[in-house]
Amino acid sequence: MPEEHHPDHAPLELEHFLPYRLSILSNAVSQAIADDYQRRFDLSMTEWRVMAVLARFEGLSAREVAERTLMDKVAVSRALAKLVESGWVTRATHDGDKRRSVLGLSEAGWSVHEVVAPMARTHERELLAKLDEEERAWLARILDKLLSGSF
Amino acid sequence: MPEEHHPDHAPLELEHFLPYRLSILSNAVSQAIADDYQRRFDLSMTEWRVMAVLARFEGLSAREVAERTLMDKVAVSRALAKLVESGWVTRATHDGDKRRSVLGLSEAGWSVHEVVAPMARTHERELLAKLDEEERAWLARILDKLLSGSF
DNA sequence: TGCAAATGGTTTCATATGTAACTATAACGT
DNA sequence: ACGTTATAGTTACATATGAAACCATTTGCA
Repeated sequence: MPEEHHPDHAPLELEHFLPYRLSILSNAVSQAIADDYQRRFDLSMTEWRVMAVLARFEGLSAREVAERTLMDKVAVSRALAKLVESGWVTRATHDGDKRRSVLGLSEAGWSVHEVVAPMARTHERELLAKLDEEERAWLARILDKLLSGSF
Repeated sequence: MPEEHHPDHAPLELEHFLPYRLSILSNAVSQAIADDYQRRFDLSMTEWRVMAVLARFEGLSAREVAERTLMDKVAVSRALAKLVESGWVTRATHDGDKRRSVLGLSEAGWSVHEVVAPMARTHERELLAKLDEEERAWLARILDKLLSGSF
């Protein structure tokens, strides 16, 4: 009997259960990065994600930020409130549609970005350093597939 | 110039940033599963993880549950309060150490487990169905490496 | 036009989560 | 034995998060 057969109702072995493993890994990695910029800038993960997307796409509305970050609009609204308050994000009203905001990084926001982006990349590099070139390529391909469709 | 060079401070492209991709994938997967058993049993993810580990290891203490699930002791304490209240987990006091509890699934708890464990496995299978055999093998190997050490 | 429905965004409320303080018991060193 | 320190677990408080209600504006259409 070369293989073990687990009946469907057998106790779940969390440490071999893919969703659990993904969750542990993802939380550990994200938390390590977040701790880093939290300490330096009192910036939450959601706030940083908003800044990252505004660094790439100047002039987005809050809804567009929500789409790009896959966050819900309430989370974005709150993050923006804090970022505008901190002076890192500028908010104006859209010409011709007074409902929409027009968002962007301020000078101060850009200088925060210039510190945090490299920090984030460094963490990513450290993680990827555990893999060899071939594994990195497979991982990219596998994540593409797993993320395709639903998201 | 065959390759693009991203200066370290260039805007971060979230959709290519490994920690972000892991987070999106992990949250989507875990949430899909959790929604499922939440609806049927009003069971949170932390509560289910506690039940899963008690299904495998009868008689653990709360601290041991926390170790095995990588949850902190407060989260475990709260999950247990609700699970004992629901009648799915039994709690006794350890002979010879009145601080420790001795935990296990009740009959009702086992029957919940018998429904939820297959649900969880089904979600895992659906996720893995997006990959071929070779990719699944690489994924397992890569996660082993990424999770090794720190966790 | 003008009114119903949709959209962008904020606020409210209820729940979840993390940190630190706390209680009870046990272990350790003298 | 006895006081100090450590451990198991819970409670309290402060903050984070999500769902639904809400306000303002705009769009669609009779």
